[in-house]
Amino acid sequence: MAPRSGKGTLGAAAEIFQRICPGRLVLDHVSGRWGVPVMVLLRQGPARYFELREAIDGVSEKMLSQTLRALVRDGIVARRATSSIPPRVTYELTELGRGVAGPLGDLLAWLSEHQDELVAAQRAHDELESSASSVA
Amino acid sequence: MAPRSGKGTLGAAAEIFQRICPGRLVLDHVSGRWGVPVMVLLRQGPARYFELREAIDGVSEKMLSQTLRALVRDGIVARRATSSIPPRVTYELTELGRGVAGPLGDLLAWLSEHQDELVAAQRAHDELESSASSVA
DNA sequence: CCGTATCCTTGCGGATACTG
DNA sequence: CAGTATCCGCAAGGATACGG
Repeated sequence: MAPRSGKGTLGAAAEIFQRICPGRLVLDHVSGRWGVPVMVLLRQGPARYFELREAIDGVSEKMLSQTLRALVRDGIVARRATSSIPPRVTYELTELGRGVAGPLGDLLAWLSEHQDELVAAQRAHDELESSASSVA
Repeated sequence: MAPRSGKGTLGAAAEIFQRICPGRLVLDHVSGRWGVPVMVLLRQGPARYFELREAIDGVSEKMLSQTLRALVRDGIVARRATSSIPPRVTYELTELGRGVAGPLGDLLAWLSEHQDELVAAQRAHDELESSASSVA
């Protein structure tokens, strides 16, 4: 079984089965298409708006703003702006943000380490499937 | 930067900035609306189709099947079926699945532990925002 | 530069009906 | 019991244009 705590293995995560729970609120941002790239990028240090836009392939300005605002609202990212012209806005992880970036980074690291197995599993499964149709 | 993986470094996650990468393939399933509940539930042990459907509040049969098939294809979940009537199909985590469930569980646990701070941050932010409009 | 507002397409996801 | 197939609503998300 799970190498974690024996009995309440599920424990703290139990509430995720409800349709709405506080964890969901953030998890939805964390797990959104762009939340992860933004956070990972900001782990390296503060970045300006256009830097994020350039670095994250395929993100639109709308999505970037939206993602940024959500993360700021969650207290995960801090926004610092000069009220002058030209505007200079930098984003960085808050303490809370660095906190979530840890477990998130671990998950990403695991995916990276095991991506070969995952892709292999997919290929194996796909081949089984196509051979299954030729069995008849 | 240090390409070393593990806690605290960006390292291996660099490829997520590309629009498509192997990690994405699974991350998209992991981060989908139903992937997490399914995996968390299966951490407790094997479960049958209808058990999952009952346990996961709000999931439709379509979404459950879809999620399950995706996870099976990823090699994260194993499907075991009796070819008789009535059909009896059980799903369980594979070795790979238990592997990803670890980091994922840690992330969930972190969210659980810090959800108060996150909600507090959201409320603080919302209040700042509403007071800002009344400053004038 | 740093966004926001608008339009429009895409496809996720729910409900239902049907098959093995 | 365990799915699959179909239809459809709706909201996320991309492209573009414009404001501060």
